[in-house]
Formats: sequence, C-alpha cells, structure tokens
Amino acid sequence: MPELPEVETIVRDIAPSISARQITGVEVNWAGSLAGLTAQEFARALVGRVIRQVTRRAKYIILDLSDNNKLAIHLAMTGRLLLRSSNAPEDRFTRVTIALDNGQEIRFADARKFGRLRVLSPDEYIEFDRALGPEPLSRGFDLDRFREALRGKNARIKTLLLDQRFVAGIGNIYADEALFAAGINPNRSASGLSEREIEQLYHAIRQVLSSAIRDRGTTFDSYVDAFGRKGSHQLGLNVYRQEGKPCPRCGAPIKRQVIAGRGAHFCPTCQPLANGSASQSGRLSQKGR
DNA sequence: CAATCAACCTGGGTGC
DNA sequence: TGCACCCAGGTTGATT
Repeated sequence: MPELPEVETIVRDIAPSISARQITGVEVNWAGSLAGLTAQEFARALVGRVIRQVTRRAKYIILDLSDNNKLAIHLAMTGRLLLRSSNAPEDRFTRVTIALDNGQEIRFADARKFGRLRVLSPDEYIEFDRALGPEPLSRGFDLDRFREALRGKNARIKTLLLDQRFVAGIGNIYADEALFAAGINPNRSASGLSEREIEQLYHAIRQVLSSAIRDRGTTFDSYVDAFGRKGSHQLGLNVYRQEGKPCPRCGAPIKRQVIAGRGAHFCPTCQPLANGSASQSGRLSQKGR
C-alpha cells in the first residue's frame, strides 16, 4: 500500500530522469486506469508535452505538464510506477506506458486495477488540492493546526488519521504505527485526547513518516520503488500486521481489530482504551531506526 | 456528524 | 496438483 513515504520515494527517484523530458508516446492496455478518459483522449492530452516537474501531494504523484495541465497518479494498493528503458523486459500487469524522448518509459503496473491516472486542468487541480488536508511534513502543518483540526471531532482517532481531508498521505500502515508511537488506542475519540496526547501524536506522525522515507518505504506485499527495489521499513514496524507477536515495548501480544473496515493493530497495554494511565511516560521508542 | 457497508478488482495465501 | 475460499485496503458514495 503505497502511502506518503512510498510515493515520496518514487517521486525522488524519478524526478531527475524525467524532468524536462518530452512525452513521445502513450500505450494503454487497460483504459479503466484512466479515470473516464478513453485511450485516445488520454494520449492526446499527453503526447508532445514536456514534463516540467514531478512532485507529490498526499499519495499522488503529480507530473506538471508544459500545457499547464497536471497528471495525478494514484497507486492505490497494488499500483507501481516503474522507470524503465524502452527495451527492458515487460513488467507484469502493465496498464499504461508513457514513452519519453530519452529512450526511457514510465510504466504504470497495477494488479488490482484500483490505481488511477487523472489529467487535471489548472482549475480541476485547485479543486483537487483543496479537497486534501495539509501535508504532515510541511512547515504549514504545525501543532496549532493539528490541534485545530482535531477540535470538535468525535470520530475515532484512527478513522480520522485515514481521512485524507484531515491529514494527507497517511494510510493504514502509518496510522497504526503513529498511534503506537504516541501510545494512543485507535478506538479513542479524537475529542477525548489530552493536550499531551495531541502533542505526542503530532510528533509521532512526523517521526514515523520521516523514518519510513529514510527506509525508502515499507514493502509488505507489492510495493517497490521506481526501479523495482523493495523498501526496508517493514523491518522497523512495531504493530502493523504483527498480530500475536510480542509488543516491542512491553511484550504483550499485539491485537488486531477491524475499525472502519480495516485492520487496526495495537498493543492493548501500551495503548490503553481508558485514558489517564499514569504509567504513560513520554513517547514510546521505535524499534530499529 | 459518525459509522457501516458495498463497490471497484484480483493475486496470493490457506485449507482440504 | 487442484480448487474453493477468503483476505488485503485507498477511495467514493449510499445508507443507517
């Protein structure tokens, strides 16, 4: 599941090679990836354009095109964005191929067909951007803003972390890891968090995401970077998909519970349901580094 | 506003 | 070796 750190890794990998390159051709093997456009419409929107720059917004890879449109790519769960030489062997499940003027191509491969490539006009991009919450690693995302965003929210904190309008880029892996690092049970209501817990969660989110970027992402099932290599953050996970294993902090078995239709993993001792545990002294340490 | 659920999809794992 | 079955979850949208 490519989340913020995985997408950031891909963007950093491909930006130097594809910036200022012109798109010379497009091949579509499955038009369902194109968010409503036909293969012809999609090709017409891209061919001949120069890629001005490559950035990330939330879990989207954004290609800035020379006609001021943008291509927003979402990898969903099994999507991959691979940078290959045009004569490299085929990649399995390739749905869309974008050929560049330097003999390289961007291949969008997606087993599950949940990922999407959307062409956005400047106006559409503004809408798109406005619907997303703040970037958790940006300067603009400070403690005050986080506290403000939590105000009046009675939803469970885990649900809120997964809501892209609340904070952008967090998915199931890093929601669970951040809550563990902050010592907060995923079932807790946002409005029930103490000031201290809000601060801990704020720092945990940034620390967990930064650490995962340093590790070039988490490869649990299908994620690989733009060159097909795995990340290494799965070695540093404390709770995500660790059900039954001992908590790295206290040794109690990690629990799994479905929240908002997704698996939530946590330590019932270090992340108690009832708040006000006096034993909670400071932030939890993270396994590995 | 909050929670649940279905839909979109199919590879990969499990159990027999 | 084969096969039925189930699970994974990002996002959207409908319903309770």
